[in-house]
Amino acid sequence: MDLKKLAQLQVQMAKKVVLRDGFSKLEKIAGVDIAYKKNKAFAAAVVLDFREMSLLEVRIRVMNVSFPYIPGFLSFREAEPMKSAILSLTQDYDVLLVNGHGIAHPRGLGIASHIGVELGVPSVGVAKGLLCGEVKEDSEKEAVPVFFEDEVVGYRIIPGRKRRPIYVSPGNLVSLKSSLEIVKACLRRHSLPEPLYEAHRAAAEAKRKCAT
DNA sequence: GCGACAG
DNA sequence: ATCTTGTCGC
Repeated sequence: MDLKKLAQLQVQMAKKVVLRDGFSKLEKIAGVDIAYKKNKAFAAAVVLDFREMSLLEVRIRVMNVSFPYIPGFLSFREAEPMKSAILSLTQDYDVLLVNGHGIAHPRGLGIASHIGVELGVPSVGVAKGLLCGEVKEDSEKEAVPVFFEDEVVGYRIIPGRKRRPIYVSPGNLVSLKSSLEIVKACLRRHSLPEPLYEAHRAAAEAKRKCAT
């Protein structure tokens, strides 16, 4: 693997990211996550009713991965399994939530943006930790901006008292403001927005039920 | 060189 | 992410 080339690819692909809302309605929202058993990836894609946050569909795809986890290059390990699970959905959806960063990335192309550009779909990234950037405030406010190279690239949200912080950033075809509002609207009884909580749970269950 | 570092 | 039991808390 040539990280220099892959980094250049990310820089080129980042130019295709659109930070304006590319969806006309928001009735159904999808989520995608992966669980691992050695080098076997269990990718789960789900679709929920946006208003009710109720589960409409769950799809699982299992495939072997060879690329290692390298901070800043997560897409080259997880994008294919995730895309495969997403493309297996029969339900349509308006926005996709991805476990990982969107534009809050060293080269502006986290996995949510990578997948959003490749599939040409509106996407938002949600991560449990920062890859780059910083929060310039220390308040306990529910949502504060994340800065990277003097630009706001996303937000840190604290989903309520006694809950873990999450970092939100636009993937593709979603504005900075919308990425924040969409994720906040998906928060219910967990630190993660419902679509990602369900995808995470489904992926873990698939791994657990796997014979091998 | 040192520390940071999504899943 | 994964390796792992019980345990503290809502």
